This record gives sequence, C-alpha cells and structure tokens, in this order.
Amino acid sequence: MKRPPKISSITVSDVAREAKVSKATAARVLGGYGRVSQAVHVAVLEAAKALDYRPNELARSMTTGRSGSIGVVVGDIENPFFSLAVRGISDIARLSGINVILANSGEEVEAERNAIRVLLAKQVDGLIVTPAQAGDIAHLREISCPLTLLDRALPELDVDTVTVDDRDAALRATRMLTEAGHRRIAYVTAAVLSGDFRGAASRINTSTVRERILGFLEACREAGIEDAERNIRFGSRRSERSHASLVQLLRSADRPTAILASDSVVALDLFKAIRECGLGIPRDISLVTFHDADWTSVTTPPITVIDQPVYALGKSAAELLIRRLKGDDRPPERIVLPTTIIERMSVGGPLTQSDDRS
Amino acid sequence: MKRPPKISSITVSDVAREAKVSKATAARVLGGYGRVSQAVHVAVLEAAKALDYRPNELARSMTTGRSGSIGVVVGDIENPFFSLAVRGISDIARLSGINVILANSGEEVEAERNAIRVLLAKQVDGLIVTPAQAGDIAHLREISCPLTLLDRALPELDVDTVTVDDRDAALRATRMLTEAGHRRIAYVTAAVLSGDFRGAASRINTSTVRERILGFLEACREAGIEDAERNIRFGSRRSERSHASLVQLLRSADRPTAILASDSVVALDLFKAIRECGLGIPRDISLVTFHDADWTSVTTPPITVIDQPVYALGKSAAELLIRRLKGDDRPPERIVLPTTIIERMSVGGPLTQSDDRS
DNA sequence: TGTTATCGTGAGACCGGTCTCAAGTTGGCT
DNA sequence: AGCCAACTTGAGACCGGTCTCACGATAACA
Repeated sequence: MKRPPKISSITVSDVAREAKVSKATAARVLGGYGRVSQAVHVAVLEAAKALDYRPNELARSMTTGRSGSIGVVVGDIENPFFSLAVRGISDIARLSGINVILANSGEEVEAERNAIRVLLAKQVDGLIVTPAQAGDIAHLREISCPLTLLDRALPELDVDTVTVDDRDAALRATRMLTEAGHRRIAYVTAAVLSGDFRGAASRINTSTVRERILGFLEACREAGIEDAERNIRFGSRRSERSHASLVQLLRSADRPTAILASDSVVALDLFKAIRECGLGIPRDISLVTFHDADWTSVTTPPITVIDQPVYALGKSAAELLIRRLKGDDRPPERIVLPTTIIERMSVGGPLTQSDDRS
Repeated sequence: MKRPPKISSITVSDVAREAKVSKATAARVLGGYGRVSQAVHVAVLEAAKALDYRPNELARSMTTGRSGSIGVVVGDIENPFFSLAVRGISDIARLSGINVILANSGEEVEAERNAIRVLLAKQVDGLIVTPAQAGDIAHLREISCPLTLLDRALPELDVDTVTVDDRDAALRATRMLTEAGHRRIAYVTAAVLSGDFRGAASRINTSTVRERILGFLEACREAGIEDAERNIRFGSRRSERSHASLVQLLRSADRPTAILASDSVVALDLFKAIRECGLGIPRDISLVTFHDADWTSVTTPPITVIDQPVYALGKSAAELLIRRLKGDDRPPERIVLPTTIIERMSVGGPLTQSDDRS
C-alpha cells in the first residue's frame, strides 16, 4: 500500500469469500491446522487455486512468533572456508524448510553487532555466528534466541558450539615440522591481537586462534625450541601492507625454515610471497596450512594441509541450532570435529646452512 | 506466544505507557515519522531506553509492505564465482540497510522455483536470480517484485540484467588459441543440454552458455576449423562420472590440443585430469578458463584466464535492483561488463605430430 | 428417545507496528 | 478581542494471518 501501489494480493479473506465460508475456516485449511470437513476443504483449495492465493509468511510469523529463518553472521563469504560452511548450513536449513539470512561482519565487531541487531529485529528464530572478536561479546550475551557458535568457541559464553580440534591439529602439524628437523618455525595468522602477545596466550580468547597457538607452542616446547612465541605473526590480512610484511619476514636473516599458516587465504599470500622471494618449497622453506583449499592440491609442489571438515562444521552447527528451535533444552553442547593432515609435498628438512642463527 | 513461552518483548504500547503518551505518539517517535514536540520526543526515547525497546521489523513490514530484504538465488555459493558475487551484492545491500536472504538452487529449476516461492512468501522486496535453466522460466515471469538477472541473461525475459561480454570473451580466448596454431580445440562446460546439440546453438537460451559457444564457434570459423561443434562438451559437473569423461577426452586419439573451460571448477577438474594423464601444459595441451580463480595464478604453469569482474557483477546487480526498489521505472537495463584476458603460461603451440588426425 | 460427547463452523480478538482523521492547543494577524 | 492556520496529540482502523471461544448439528450412548 502507501507509496508503492502494491499489487493487491489475495488474502485468506478473499479466498473465504470465494469459497463462501468464513475467514476462520478458510484460514484453517490454508494454514493446515484445526479440523475441517472434506467438502469445505476442497472448496477452499479450489478457491485458493482459482484466485492464485499465496500466503504471506510475514503475517504468519507475526502471530506465531516464528519467522522460519535463521541468521548467519560470518566474517567473509568470499573466503572459501566460510562459503563452504554456509553451504553446509543452508543445505541443512532447507531440509527443515528454514531459510538463511546472511550477513558479513568483515571480521569487525561493530558490523557484527549491527548485523545481529538487524537480524534479531527481523525476528530470526536462531543465529549462527562466527564471532569476530572474543573480547567483545556483550552483544552475544544479550541475544534472546538460540545461538550457535561456528568454528570459534567462546570460553565465557556457554552455548552450542561447533569447532575443530584446533589445538591438536596445530600440535600435529607443528610436530611434523619439528620432526623434519625445523627449529625456526613461524605461525602466521590473520587474527589481530591488541597489545603485546608475549606470554599472554591465555589472554587470547578467540578459541581458534588461542588453541592453535597453544598447540603450536606445545610442539615447539616438546622439541626444545625456545622463545617460539616470537615467531607468531598476527594480522596478516590480505592487503598490500601485510604482504609486504610477509616478504620482509621471508627476507630476514633468520627467516623461518618452516611456516604454519592459519588459513588458506593467508597461505596463498604466503605462497606467492615465497615465490616472489625466489625461495623454493620445500627446499628453502616448508609450508603447511589449515584448510584444504582448492589451490593447495594443484600447486607445484602441492601443499600439505590440515583438512578441516568445513562443510560438516556448518552442517553440525545448523543441526544443533535447529534442534534447539524444536525445543530441545539439553545443556549447551560443544562439538569438536576431528581434522586430518593431508601430507603432500610442501614439507622437507631445513637446509643445513640455514641452521646457524644470528 | 503459543508453544515457545516467548520472552514477552517490549512493544510501542509499553513504551507509550511508560512515557505517558498515546501509542500513536510513541510510534511516531520510535518509527521516525510524523511530527512530535521536542519534550515528548525525548520522553519517549528515554522510556524506550529504560525498557530496552527493540522494534519488531516483521510488524513494521506487515503494514508498510516493505520487508527490507532481498532474495538472492544462486547455483551454488560454494563456487567461488558465486560467493564473490554474493559478496558484491551484500556489500551494496548493506549500504542501503537491506539484508540478503540467500538460497541455493543447486542449478536445478525445481529447487529454484521453490526458493523463489518461499522468498516471495517472505515478502522480499526484490530478487536477484541466476537462472538455472533458460528453458523453464514461467516461475520467473510470475514474479511480482523487481527482479534482476545475474550473470545469465534471458532473451525472453525483459528485466534488468547484468552479464559479462561472454561472446566476445570466448571469441578472444579462442582466437588466442587458433593464432597459436591450434586446430583441435575443445570447449568444456558444466551446463547441461537436453537433446542433441549439433547446429542448434540458437536453441540454447541460457545466454552465458550460448554466447560463449557462439564466440567459440566464430573464432573457429575464422580459423577455418570445420565441425568445431563436435568439440563442445556439456555436463562436466564435479563428479566421478564427469571426471572420467574428461580423462577419456584427454586419452582419445584425436584429443584436443587446447581447451577452453567455462568456469574455474571445471577447469580445476580438467587441470587435475590433464596431470593424471601425464600430459604437460602447455607442451601437450593448452588451457584457458573463464574466471580468475585463486588457484589459477599459483599452478605451474599458471593458467591464462578470462578475468570476469565478478564482484562488480554482484555489485551492479544489487545497485540496479535497489534503484528499482526506490521507484525507478526506466525500461529494463541490460548491463554488459567487460572482461579482460590475463595471459599467463598455459597457452602454447600444438605439437606438430599431434596435427595428424585419424 | 433423551442426554452427552464430538465435530464443524463462524465471530472476533490479537500480534506489533503504521497511518488517517479529528479534536485540542497555541500563536499570529486583523 | 476574534478568527483562522499550524501544530501536537489521541483514538482507532488496518495489514494478513492465527487462534480462542461459543454455538449448532450430528453421532454415540444409555
């Protein structure tokens, strides 16, 4: 109505009139509730067909309080990790006749907060969120509908959560590197950390990041590598600046002989930087990354990866959430999915000469 | 209400009572319409803050007829092409305070039809669709809200459309191949064609597929290549079966000496198949693909690609749609975005010996 | 055959907003 | 002082569904 002339749509009342029954009766058959006689049932259906009636879900949601849609807030759908997870979520949602409203946070809390507010105003029945920052979660606490955390756990927020065994994965991957003889191993992540990191592993409360670092450090400790923390690189977002910092890392005198990357987009950047510096994989430097992205299997050499069950991650999150929507009130569950390492050709031993450090 | 106890939410009436004004007045300030005195304005705002009022967008949409969201139906978000386009769409949508409801069609008309029905019932203000099948578009015709076609034009449907210059792109890419001396060039696409194709290019009405084939054939004709149509391969979806068929193509006696792939996932599969067959790029076979996917730049050799402005594709589609939502009633526009060919190392001349055909 | 469940149906309230309309206030102008 | 315009406010209809409740009719039971 109002400004847009609005193509007068057919309502239950119209159908009721056409079928010569009351609005209540027509609504019963159209809405599929209550009981109606067979005769009236077909009459209403015919009237509906004749008029080409289409239910207004909004009006329905209005009274039922259920909107039939869930909100999904991810960092960036462009990242294959998220798009695959979203695929998992929407496949499951569709099975339950639920649709997905997507929002990008760009990994920024402010955008995330805003997205959640809007989604909530839209009366989504539930939310799946990949929290951008673990320090700032007041807005997540306030959420009044079922919430499921995807990929990143929040120790202080006891809700359904699906993650992978990040710590163990990082441990195994790093161990693979130390066992190959590496001593100068870097861990490169896109996550940003405010303030100084040294010795503050416990301060990082984005589970994904913290757990991986913990695993990384544990493997280093096992191998007797000291001061491994100084080889952790934060903030390697896809940008000019971060690429430059990567190149700088690779050109430094005591450059690492092996690198563990936290996700495939950082790894791709790293791969390019390594080439740019004229270094060979795995001759000069070994590379392992989280996420079995497309490209990792077709490079020369192909990259050894930590294969996360990304689709399953999304699938499980959706299943958990939908179970809640159906009234399940078991205590919050924290599902940890196992990862496997796919060994390809990007790991080798360090060159002897690179073992003398400054 | 009803089954879920529903945490009684704060409504305008509650705020009105708290502020000691009428519901209408409270609604005016909360809804930001009409005129209210300064004093009452602050009073209502304070009451709202005190009660932590959050508007119910559903109710608002109910009366305004506008839902503030658009529906996006793509083939598969998992495909980087689509996820990037969706990124473009949602970035633009967010600027206008519109959110995106995402649906996957899996490239199947039935799912697409269903998704559109649901989206329409949810009262989306507009739709952006990448039609799965051009033959079956009755459901698109019936759409009663603004519709924008993404990446694929439909000759018989005169609505806003954003595509790339597929024909010219295919022409240029193929020409690059013929100029390098190739005579046996294959075009491999994931699209399915019902029935026999030969000589029926005009029968294909998915613009993307048709235009590209037309460009491909034109370049072949220019080069005096006869019966180029027999080298068009349809239905190369990511699956066991289609992979096998690719391998078969590569092992045949008169295997092509160059291939143009219609999208990056087909190309990736092709790349792997080529390796599997022990063939070298570009020594034994040249490869060019649509879409500058991540992986194409890091393989050895890197792949020459037709770079489509995918993000811009989504962006433009969203802009066009939103313009419509704002009341623009210019005749439907068909935007064709230019592509560029990024020459890398995957194109070479055919081996002499492979020129004798059986 | 009378009484009581059971069933089918209609009337109308309700969800939480928007918006029209009329009434009440205030102020400016003659 | 008197009148009209402009502004502020409240009452209530409305959007398109769902759902409660009451009533009449039919069926089952004694």
